[in-house]
Amino acid sequence: MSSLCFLRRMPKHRALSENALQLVAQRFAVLAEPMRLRLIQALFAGEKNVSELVAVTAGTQANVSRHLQTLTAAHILARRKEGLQVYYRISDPTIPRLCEVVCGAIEKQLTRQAGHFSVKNS
Amino acid sequence: MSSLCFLRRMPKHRALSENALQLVAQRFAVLAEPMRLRLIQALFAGEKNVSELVAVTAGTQANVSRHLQTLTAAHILARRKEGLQVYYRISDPTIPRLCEVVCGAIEKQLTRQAGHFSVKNS
DNA sequence: CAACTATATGCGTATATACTCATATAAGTC
DNA sequence: GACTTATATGAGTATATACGCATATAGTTG
Repeated sequence: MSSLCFLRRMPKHRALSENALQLVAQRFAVLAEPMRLRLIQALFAGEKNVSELVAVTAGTQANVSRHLQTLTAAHILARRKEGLQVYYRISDPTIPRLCEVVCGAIEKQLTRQAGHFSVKNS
Repeated sequence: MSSLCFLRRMPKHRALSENALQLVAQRFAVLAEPMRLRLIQALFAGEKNVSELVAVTAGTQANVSRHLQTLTAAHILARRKEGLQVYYRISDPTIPRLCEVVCGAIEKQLTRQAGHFSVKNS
């Protein structure tokens, strides 16, 4: 319920929050792979099983499965078994906002950079 | 000004946005190092020069400098030279929000996990 | 210019991890 | 049980990168 960010509180002791920094870094690291972002992107449209995700992302089954494990371990996705298939879905409601914020920042950067080249819209 | 996220638009062609995914992943990767998060955290309080940052983060000068280059290249920080010193500051206004969102998500996760152990507040 | 200080960078090493291939597990059908 | 399909995982390899050490660059002072 608290909206406090323990990255920013912490009066004097920096060492104490080293743990928290690790966790934050880990979370960013999970999101720092294009393939995992593709999976997340695909799941924005709703729950999908592994085969569907393999098809959509054009990756190998082994690799997709591994990335799904990583995302699930980070509590970003959740699993649901239904017979032979396993369905994955986004379980962390902050993920869409996170993507929006990052995409917005990148867009602004690119727009600014584009300006430096007096770009024409192709 | 646009609030559109090109991660989510794009009708059928997935390949076209592969570029965008790379950029987003790179940005997350920059934020995926505890040392860089420490630097960002230190700069929340305001502009600091390299020596100050070395002192605050307890890192080596070489390492701090390198991370500052990385963050600057990603347009997250900006540099300002003043005599011999170089002052760094946070130049991307989305960074605080980003940290808040991630910290919030982690807090919620930890709280939930803590519940599983019927935790007592120490 | 010489000496000094603050910051940046080249290079080597260690570590992490993404990927592939092969194989294991799990669950359904005959 | 034998066979098939969907998903997960062990092992090996290649690549990226964080760090330390030494040194280079930039700017200041004498």
